[in-house]
Amino acid sequence: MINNKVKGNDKYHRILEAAVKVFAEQGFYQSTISQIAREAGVADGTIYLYFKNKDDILVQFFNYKTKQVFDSFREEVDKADNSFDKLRNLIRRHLEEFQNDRNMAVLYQAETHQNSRLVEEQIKEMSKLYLDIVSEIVERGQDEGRVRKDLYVGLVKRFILGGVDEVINTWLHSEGKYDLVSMADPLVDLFIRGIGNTGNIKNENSEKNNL
Amino acid sequence: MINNKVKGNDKYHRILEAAVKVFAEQGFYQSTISQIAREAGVADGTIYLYFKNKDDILVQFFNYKTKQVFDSFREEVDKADNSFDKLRNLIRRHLEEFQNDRNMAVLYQAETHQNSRLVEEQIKEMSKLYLDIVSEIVERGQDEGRVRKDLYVGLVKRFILGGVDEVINTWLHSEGKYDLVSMADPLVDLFIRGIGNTGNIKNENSEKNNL
Amino acid sequence: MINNKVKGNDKYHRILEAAVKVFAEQGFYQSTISQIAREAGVADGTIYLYFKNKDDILVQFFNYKTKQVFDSFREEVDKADNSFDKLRNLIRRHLEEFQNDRNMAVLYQAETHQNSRLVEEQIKEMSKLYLDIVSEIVERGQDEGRVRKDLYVGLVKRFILGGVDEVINTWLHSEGKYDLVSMADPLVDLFIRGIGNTGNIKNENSEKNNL
Amino acid sequence: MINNKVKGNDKYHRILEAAVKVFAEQGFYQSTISQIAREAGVADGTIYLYFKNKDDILVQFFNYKTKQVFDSFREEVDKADNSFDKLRNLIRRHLEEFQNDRNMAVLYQAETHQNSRLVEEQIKEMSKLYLDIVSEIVERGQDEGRVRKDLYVGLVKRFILGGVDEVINTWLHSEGKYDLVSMADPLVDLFIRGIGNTGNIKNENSEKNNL
DNA sequence: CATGAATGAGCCTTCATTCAT
DNA sequence: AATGAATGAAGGCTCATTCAT
Repeated sequence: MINNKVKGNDKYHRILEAAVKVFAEQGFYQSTISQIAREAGVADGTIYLYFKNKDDILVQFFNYKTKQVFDSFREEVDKADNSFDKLRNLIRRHLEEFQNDRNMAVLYQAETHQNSRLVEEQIKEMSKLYLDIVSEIVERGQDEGRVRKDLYVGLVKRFILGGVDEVINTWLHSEGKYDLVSMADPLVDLFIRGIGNTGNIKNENSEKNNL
Repeated sequence: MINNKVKGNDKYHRILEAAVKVFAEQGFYQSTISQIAREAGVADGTIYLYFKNKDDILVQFFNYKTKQVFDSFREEVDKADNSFDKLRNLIRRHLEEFQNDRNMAVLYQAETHQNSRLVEEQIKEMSKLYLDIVSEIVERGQDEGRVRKDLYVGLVKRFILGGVDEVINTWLHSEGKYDLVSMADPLVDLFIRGIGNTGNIKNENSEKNNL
Repeated sequence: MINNKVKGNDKYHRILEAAVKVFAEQGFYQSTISQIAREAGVADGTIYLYFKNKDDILVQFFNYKTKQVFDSFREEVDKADNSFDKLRNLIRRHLEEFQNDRNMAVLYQAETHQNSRLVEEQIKEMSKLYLDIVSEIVERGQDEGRVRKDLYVGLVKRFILGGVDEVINTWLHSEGKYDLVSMADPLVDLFIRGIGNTGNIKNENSEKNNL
Repeated sequence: MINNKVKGNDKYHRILEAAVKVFAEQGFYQSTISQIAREAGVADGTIYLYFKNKDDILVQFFNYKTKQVFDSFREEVDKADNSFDKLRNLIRRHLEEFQNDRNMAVLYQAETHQNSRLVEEQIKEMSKLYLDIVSEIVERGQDEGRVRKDLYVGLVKRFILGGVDEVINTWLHSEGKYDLVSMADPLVDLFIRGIGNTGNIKNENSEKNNL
């Protein structure tokens, strides 16, 4: 009854953006419908024409944003033709998207690290999507001979997602003054080579080409 | 004004534990003072004899827990006498502590990834303490020739903390059925060697034994 | 200002019927303009072209229905030529009308037994009309020698209206599965003879003729 | 969790009385918690220490009042030793109770004649209790030979309850200036003798004896 | 005439905090 | 120190009514 043609509506997105901004600034539970309404320039009641309730705003945001972001990830991954470049592209795009939509970044960080999550489903799905992409890349890398074969992939993907997340989190809490995307290449380097000093460093070249 | 001799009190810790349990289960804002009081077996009003307000419970928890955990970290790091073993010990102990106190783990994850943090100060301090330990280890590793010298240490420490955090987060959301500590060695292996296949895999036999 | 030629309108009556249905099902205050509009197949705003406000729907319903029903009552009473038959006809028609328009019956029962009535005027008028008819019948009965002269007519009419109302109310709350009209004759018998056993029961015949 | 020892509490009854007063004056849905709180001289929130929600106030009122009133009815019925006297006692006490607690009378009238009743259960139970008492009296009357045997008792009891209800309802809407209880005897007379003029008025004596 | 999106006043309910006992 | 009844501010949500189209 609610989402008729509404999604294409200007007001729908205005409210969504306003809500995300307010949520990002104050946290979901500290935010009030009135604040969101004011930010969106509508009346309180108007929000309920587009959203079932307060929770629903968050749910719909994740629904809408997830698709958008993942299409972007997938596109970027497909552009490259070897595993390392795919990984590099994924992570660069990841950082780009989160840098470009800071509010989403904040919400995402908060929600994914909550125990009682309002958007459990979406988070689970997003997380799986992401980890699947990484798994795919890692496995392809193993086929290519670029990635070690003695790896527990279930751990590797978390290791990578964790590194990216933490870099984003740090950026968010540093008032986001520096360029997040510039972290991509050094980070990928760490994922690939680790911190250990092997002595013979030939595999560095691939990265230089991508800068 | 409140914390005179009170901290040694039995009731103080009962409330603290109760609060952490409730917060971990439901989230800070979904938890009520009444629930905490019931869980602790005291009256609502009693809580205000030991804590200034609801926020203060969280603050005091982090104060009290931080020291305890970091002493434990420090002790473990000091036990080892080379950088890699120090890193391994740190991470193993980190996972142990979080596995042993699941409620703390939940709270820690939630609070560190929030934008408007009630315990900003403590979180910042904890984070700094942790990152300092890692920096110290990395730098020592560089001196020892075990760690690459071409690294941006500010990134490396986030890369490591991120990996550990994500592994913990995954464990928390998987209902915590498997043994978190067993992740320590493979994870350290990833930090040290990365995922890249250098061809000559002489270093680090130790990890294979742990898989 | 509104009711110009509007009353002859199809939409006016559609809304009225829809409203009465919704009111009867859920009660006046539990019903919303939206529900009525949906039931009537019009837009919410359209209702305000025909009715001043929500209350006005109820008021206009009683206005319109009262006349209709009372004309019917009067007609039926006039058909008979002695007091007992007039009473019997009145009550039978009363039960018929309420059985045929269950929604009206529900609304009537609810509104007449409310303290703060939205349709005070109409209810008072209806009530008076009804009681006047009964008074008239009773007085005529006294003239005919069929009705006791030692009666307080103000009480008698209530006694009769009350009996009828209660029978209707019971029917309404019993899901209305049985035939309400069949209650008319036994009820009239009770009004006329009471429950007392006089020993010599000659006057029963009148009822038999009417079955 | 709520009704601990609370029912014996002063405040519990103060709120109940206040609520009933407000409900009686304005109707349930027009009444606000704030009005009730003000009338009771407590804070809004206090009401929720004693009642689950607004509806619950009504429910608890009927629970509490029903028992009280019916004990009173039963007691009065048992005092008399023949059916007619029992009926007279019941009705007199009925009118007395409702005259003495006008607010209850208003609520009772409103709720019993509603379609969607908040206190369906209680109303059904009260109604049944009342009708059972009347049935019992009528059947006893038949055994005694005072009451006609050719009666449909299911109708008789409604006929009686309806008459009483209507007399009460009229009294309520007449601002309750006259003495309701004085209606008892004439009403019982009507129930027993009806309005019909049997010609041989010997049976009138029975009433005189009972006055 | 008709629509239905928009409004915002108003109400129920929760819950952190206080304080008399 | 401990209690828990009482408070009342605050917020989510509903819905009668309006008005631009």
